[in-house]
Amino acid sequence: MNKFVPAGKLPAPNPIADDGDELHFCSTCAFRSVCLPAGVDKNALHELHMLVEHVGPFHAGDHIFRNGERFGAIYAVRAGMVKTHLIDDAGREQVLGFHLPGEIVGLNAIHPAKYPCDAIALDTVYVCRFSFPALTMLAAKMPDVQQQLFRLLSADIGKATQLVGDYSADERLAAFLLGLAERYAARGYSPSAFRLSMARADIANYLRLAAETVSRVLRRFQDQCLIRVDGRDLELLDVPSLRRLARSILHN
Amino acid sequence: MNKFVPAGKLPAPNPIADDGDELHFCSTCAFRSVCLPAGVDKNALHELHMLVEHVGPFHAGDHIFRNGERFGAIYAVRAGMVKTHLIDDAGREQVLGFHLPGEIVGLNAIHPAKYPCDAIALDTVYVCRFSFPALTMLAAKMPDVQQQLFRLLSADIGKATQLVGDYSADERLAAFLLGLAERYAARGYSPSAFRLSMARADIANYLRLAAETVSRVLRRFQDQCLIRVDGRDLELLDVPSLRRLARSILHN
DNA sequence: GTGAAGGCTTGACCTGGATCATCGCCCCGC
DNA sequence: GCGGGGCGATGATCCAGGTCAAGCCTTCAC
Repeated sequence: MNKFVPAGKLPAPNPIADDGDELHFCSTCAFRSVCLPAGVDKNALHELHMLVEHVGPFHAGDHIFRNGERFGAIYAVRAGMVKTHLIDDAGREQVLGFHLPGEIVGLNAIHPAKYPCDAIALDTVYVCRFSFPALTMLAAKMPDVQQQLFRLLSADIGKATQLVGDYSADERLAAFLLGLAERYAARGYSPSAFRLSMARADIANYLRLAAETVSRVLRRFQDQCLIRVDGRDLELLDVPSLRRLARSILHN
Repeated sequence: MNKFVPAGKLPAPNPIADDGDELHFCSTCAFRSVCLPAGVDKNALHELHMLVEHVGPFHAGDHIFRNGERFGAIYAVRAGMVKTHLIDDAGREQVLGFHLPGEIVGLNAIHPAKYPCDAIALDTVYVCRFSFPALTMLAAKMPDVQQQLFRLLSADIGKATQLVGDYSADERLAAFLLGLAERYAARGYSPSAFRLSMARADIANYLRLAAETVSRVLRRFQDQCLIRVDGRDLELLDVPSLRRLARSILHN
């Protein structure tokens, strides 16, 4: 079922940027604030658009990049959901994150100069590829781009810190669901009903729980009328209560 | 005992950069690669030195910055050890990290534009204060500085990711001790014998364990001749075995 | 010195969530 | 329709590490 794409042989870049969803995507992308605002130097903006390569489609299970590959670019998810993970030498998986449209993947590769994890499509995925050397050159010329890169990197530190901490299964799941809702909302989707593109086991792994625990807690949340679950479709029914549960993780 | 320094009233910057340890410090600082190498544009280098303010001393318990304060600068630890932590609304502490001389604190504040944690001296601490607006302006002119900032930020993402994961108490402690050893080594100190400036409770909190567990594991490590502990003085006796224990966290 | 307080260790016990095992459901190929 | 495989749910059991409770040692104030 997984359409395997060998590392280093990405699907051909699509030179035609306009896939019909261009405008919507760009308006929700992490770079919107540097791409869209009027008043930005036109040449620099042109250059930013020039250095973007549209890549895809990837299908469920395909790798966007692989652990150990030389770092050369960061990716903005354009459509679909991307999971980043790591397989340790004992074969245990370690899910690092899920990335929605508009979010950036690969920032953690700058320092080691190679990708420190795999990025995998969970469904049909399109991405924008930003060559990092080109991006840094542009950043030196365009303060907004530099600033945005610093912000994106800094935000990722905060995000990585989030789940560090000994939180209960309830706290973790509540925070996870609210976090997804908020990110969907920020990208223009419904914040109260969405689809979990990832398997229970992935959620569990990401939250450092057992898959069974995720099942049980979701069940209980449903019994408590906090959510409604139907397979991978999810509806948030009582956001205030969820927020109360997640308070100590989201700290606000 | 804690010499309390009110937030916003830092000890006066020391305009005289040379405190006798200048050369050693700079040669181990996170910015050494942009400060020291010959061939760097002399004016820019001069500017980097110009925008550094030497601040200190701070005494055990003093805050270098506080959660919620407006972000304006990042800090390089010059001497002593700094702890970053967060107090959640339930009053529970959350230790985010320990910072040795040469390491940078405050990078996670760029995005939210305010410090998302407290930075606290664990002993007598001196820091270099880098105004961030000034630093970004310099970075735009000086590619090495920009590059180094990107690397530092990216490295922090990796570091924050490290302890996420359900590792055993043994794995966590082994990785913690080896990590400290490696960082001390990188800064020119002994990698096999050093002092833990932080309390057991801080270590425990950082590793998401109970203080009692830290005590017990350290005791066991000592019984197994992996380390020698005497209060806060520590000696690594069997690095290979520790490395084997920590393998899955350090993944190499 | 003496007392108080904080930090560290150790033992006894408890529990949240992991693990193991089973089962049902749904989707897909044929 | 039938069989198989992957995913999710649920019950039974187990255990790593948390919690509670002393007790000791060091430091510091006076």
